Amino acid sequence: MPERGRPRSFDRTAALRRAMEVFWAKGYEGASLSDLTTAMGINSPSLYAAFGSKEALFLEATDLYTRVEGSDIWTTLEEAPTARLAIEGFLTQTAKAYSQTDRPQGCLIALGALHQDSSQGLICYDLRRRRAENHMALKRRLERAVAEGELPADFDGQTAATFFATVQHGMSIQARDGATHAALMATVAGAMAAWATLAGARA
Amino acid sequence: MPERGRPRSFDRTAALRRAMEVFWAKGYEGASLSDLTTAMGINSPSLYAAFGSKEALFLEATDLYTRVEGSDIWTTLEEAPTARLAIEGFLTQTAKAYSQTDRPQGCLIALGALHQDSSQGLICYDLRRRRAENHMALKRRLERAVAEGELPADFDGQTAATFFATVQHGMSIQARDGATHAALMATVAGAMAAWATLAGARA
DNA sequence: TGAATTATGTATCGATCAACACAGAAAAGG
DNA sequence: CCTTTTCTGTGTTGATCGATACATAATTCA
Repeated sequence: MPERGRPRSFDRTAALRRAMEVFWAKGYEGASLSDLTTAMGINSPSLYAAFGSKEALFLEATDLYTRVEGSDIWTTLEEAPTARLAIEGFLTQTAKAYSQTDRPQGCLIALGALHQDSSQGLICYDLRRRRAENHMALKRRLERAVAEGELPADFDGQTAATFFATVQHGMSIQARDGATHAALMATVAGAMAAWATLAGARA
Repeated sequence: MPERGRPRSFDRTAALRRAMEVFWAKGYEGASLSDLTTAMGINSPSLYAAFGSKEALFLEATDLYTRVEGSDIWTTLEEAPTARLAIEGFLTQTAKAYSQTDRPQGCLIALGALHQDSSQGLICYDLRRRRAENHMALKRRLERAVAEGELPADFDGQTAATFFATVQHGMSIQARDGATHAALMATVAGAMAAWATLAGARA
């Protein structure tokens, strides 16, 4: 491997984590190079040498976010024994994660770049792709429960997945408005109140 | 009134509407003075003379948005004969408004400035206040139904209002992702599926 | 040791940001 | 008419944006 030349004097992963927090708090456009380099403790040439560009840094940061911060939420969805517990756990984990006070509130994937800036469509596209993946994960989990006979055959997994994904997105905005964990759990309660109707629906 | 001096050569209200559309599509930070003056058909000195600053222009634009674009949604909420129809109409009008293809998707109030930029806390604060007002309007409508005996006395208007407001916020992000009217209505169906449980809940 | 390679710090690039100075133009009051 | 008032277009302000040039420092390879 390329171990020649002067070694890097900072921890690349730690710096990436700091960048992730800045993007998380301020969004892609709102995070300036000055914000980033200050938080990362490096100068801009080091940032560009290590990550390439602000765009590439953001893409790496969102990848780290997905792996680290989103892990609990999505493993809960997959591993819960029933579809109902999967959705309830998914939403409960979301409420917990979004209301942590030692980090930015809400979700980087949901809030990072909502306005498609003309020049930087790539960032917007990448976040959309990630949101679409999350929607598909919900749909797959629900349709698995249909296939296993846990849910009725006419259960509309697409509609339900859209509904629960939308609730989660709304919780990001709610969290940004300073909602407490209890307030987020009120939304979870509302969403789960739909379960009985959705799971028992007949065509 | 001050009718002395050279008269304004552009329609102030029409220009404000153009500015609203730019802010709606790009957000507060994403909308540059160049974007605004181009869309409004004026030069920056005229903008500053007529509106004061970018901040003041945004505040006027959100006010116009609330009065014009939000009107249908909130009058439906107030005037529907039952609480259930009020919520259903509120969400249905939202789905219709957010998926119009001849204007930006989603809601200016929800998406206009989610990242609290250090210098411009005023914009963020104003949008938050408007979102809080919307939440209170929902809560008031539901509690009115409780007072009128339409809903059970132990109906939790606060929780339900939080839930439906959050669903609406999520629909803004969903709409920004290109969701069709039908997809938004799937979310409405999910949210209304919660109604039976919420309205019939016993402590 | 010396050549090659890579990272760092300083200093800066052109572009764009929000905002405004200034002079000329268009109206009303006298 | 002339003065006052207000608006418009040109041009520009200092600040900040993302991104680099360049010289130097620190390491490996020969």
